[in-house]
Amino acid sequence: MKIAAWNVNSLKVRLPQLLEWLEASKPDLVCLQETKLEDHNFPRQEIESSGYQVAFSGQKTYNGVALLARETPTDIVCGNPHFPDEQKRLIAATVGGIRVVCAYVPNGQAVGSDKYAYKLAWLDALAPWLGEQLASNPQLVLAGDFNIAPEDRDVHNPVAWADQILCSAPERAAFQRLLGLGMKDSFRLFEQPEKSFSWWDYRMLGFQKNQGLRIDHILLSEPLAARCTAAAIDREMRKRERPSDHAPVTATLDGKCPP
DNA sequence: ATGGTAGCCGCGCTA
Repeated sequence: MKIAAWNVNSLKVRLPQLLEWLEASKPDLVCLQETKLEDHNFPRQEIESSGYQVAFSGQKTYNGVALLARETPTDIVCGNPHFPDEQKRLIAATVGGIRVVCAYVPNGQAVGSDKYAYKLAWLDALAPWLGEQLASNPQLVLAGDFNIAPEDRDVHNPVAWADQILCSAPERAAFQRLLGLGMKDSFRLFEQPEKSFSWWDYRMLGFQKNQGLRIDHILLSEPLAARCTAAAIDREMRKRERPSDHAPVTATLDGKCPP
């Protein structure tokens, strides 16, 4: 079973690339962020024709999340019940016995800003809700754009980024708190190339110079981490013309169900 | 030196 997360930065613009990528990569479960579409404009037909069922929660211009799955998603929940939020950043569903949470964590703009406070509050509310999800289904995935580079090795220039947005200690502490619930960063279950990143700024030739950060993650609960056989970042889509600024990230689980 | 690009909607905001 292959799980993926991809911030597409406008599903309208990236739909042709998404359909190509689904065909080529054959993921079983996909978490999309920044769809930037109202629900009545969601390209349901096109995606269903590619063999996926969908659940989505979107809005105009900003944010928006979606789940794509080979099997039928059930028990769909939009948003965190403990954190009333106009912004469409969270959708959860159960797929083949696995509980999946697709998240688009706020960017935070700048340390100390109002948006930074909102980001930390959003993350503060995420942890207890995730704990509840974990208690009701121990097979849990949390995947998406976390807008957090967990460690210095996830940053192209840790000195320049020290204490900056995406790297500050409170953001990293919030990430560690999620791990503290028993979630594992699937990417770090395996040996990985140095300077592995998932996002590169469109400006200043960021991708060409590999000046990126690893801010997109797939976290797995322990029973799923035990089944994880591979994790990777698919840089190929970032090389395309008119790419998203994020690359898809993937985690593969073996077929066996835990006892 | 506070730049640059992309997507959105509309001439600014967010990332």
